[in-house]
Amino acid sequence: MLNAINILKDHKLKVTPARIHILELFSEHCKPMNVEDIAKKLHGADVVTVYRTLQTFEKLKIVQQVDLRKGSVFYELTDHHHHHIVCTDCGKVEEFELCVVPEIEKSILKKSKSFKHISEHSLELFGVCKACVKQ
Amino acid sequence: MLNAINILKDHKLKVTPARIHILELFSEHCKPMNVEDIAKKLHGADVVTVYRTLQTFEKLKIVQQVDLRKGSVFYELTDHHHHHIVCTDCGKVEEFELCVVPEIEKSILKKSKSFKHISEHSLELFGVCKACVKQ
DNA sequence: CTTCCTGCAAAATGTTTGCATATCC
DNA sequence: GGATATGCAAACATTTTGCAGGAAG
Repeated sequence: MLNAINILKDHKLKVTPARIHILELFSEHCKPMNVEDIAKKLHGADVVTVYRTLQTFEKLKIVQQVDLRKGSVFYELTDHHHHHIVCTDCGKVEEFELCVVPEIEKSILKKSKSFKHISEHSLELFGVCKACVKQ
Repeated sequence: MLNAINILKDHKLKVTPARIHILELFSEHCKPMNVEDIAKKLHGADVVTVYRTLQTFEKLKIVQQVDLRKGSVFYELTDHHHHHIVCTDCGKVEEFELCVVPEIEKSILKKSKSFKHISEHSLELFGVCKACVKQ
C-alpha cells in the first residue's frame, strides 16, 4: 500500500481528495486504467479532473502511459518496471517483468543516425488467452 | 516499389483508386502515418474512406498499428519487421531492426498463468534526438 | 447485375480549454 | 490571501455508423 499523501508532498503537489483517491485506486487496482475507468470508480469526480490529474502525474513520472491497443490511453504507476501481455480477444491483461530492452539500447544507439539517448520504452505483447482459445 | 494491384488481388479486395493510392503512399513515404496524414496526401479522398481502408488492410495484416504516443493511431506496412525510436520533443521517428522479443517469448509464456500464445508485439523506444538535445 | 466501395451527414467517443468557484497551504 | 485544483460548459479532435449512389468484377 503506497502512501498517497507522501507521494504528493514529495512532488510539491497540493494534497487534495481527488489526487489521493486516484493514487490509491492505482495502488489497489494494480492494472492499467483509462480515464473512464478511473472516473467511474471515483464516483462523482469529473472526467476533466481525472485528465488533468493524470497529466500532472505523468509529467512528474508518478504514472505513465501504456498502449494496450484498446482505443484509449491507459495509465499505471511507474513504481516497478514491467510490461504486459494483452488478449486481443477479451482484453485480459497480464504483467511480466522480464525485459531485455536495456541490453539492446546501446547497440541501437550506436547504429542510430539521429538519437544519442533513450529515456523510455514501450514493450507489449499481444496474443489470445487460454480462456479465449478454448471457445 | 510494391505492386499495389497485386497485393489487393491477392487478398481478394476490389482494386480501387483509393486503395492503390494508399498502398503506394505507404511504400513511398516509408514512415508510419496517421489517418490525417494520409487523407491530406490523398487530396480529395474522404477521411472515412481512409479509416475504412486501413481497417480492411489491418484485418488482412497488410498494415499494422504503431503507437508512437502522439495522440492518434499510426499505421505502417507489415512488410518487414522493425521498431521505432521516437523523439519526445519534435516527434522525429527512426526505424531499427534489432529485435529480441522472440527470444524472450518462450520464457514469458512459461511463467504466464493465462497465456499460451503470442502473435504480435509492440516495442518502441522514446528519447530526445540530437537536434533537440542541442537546443 | 450483383457485390461492395465511397462520400456525405451525423453520431459517438475521447480529449482539451476557459472561466468562475472552491480548496489547499 | 495567494496560488492552484476543481467543476461545469463548451470546443475540439478522433473514430464509428447509416445510408444512398457509384464503381468494380
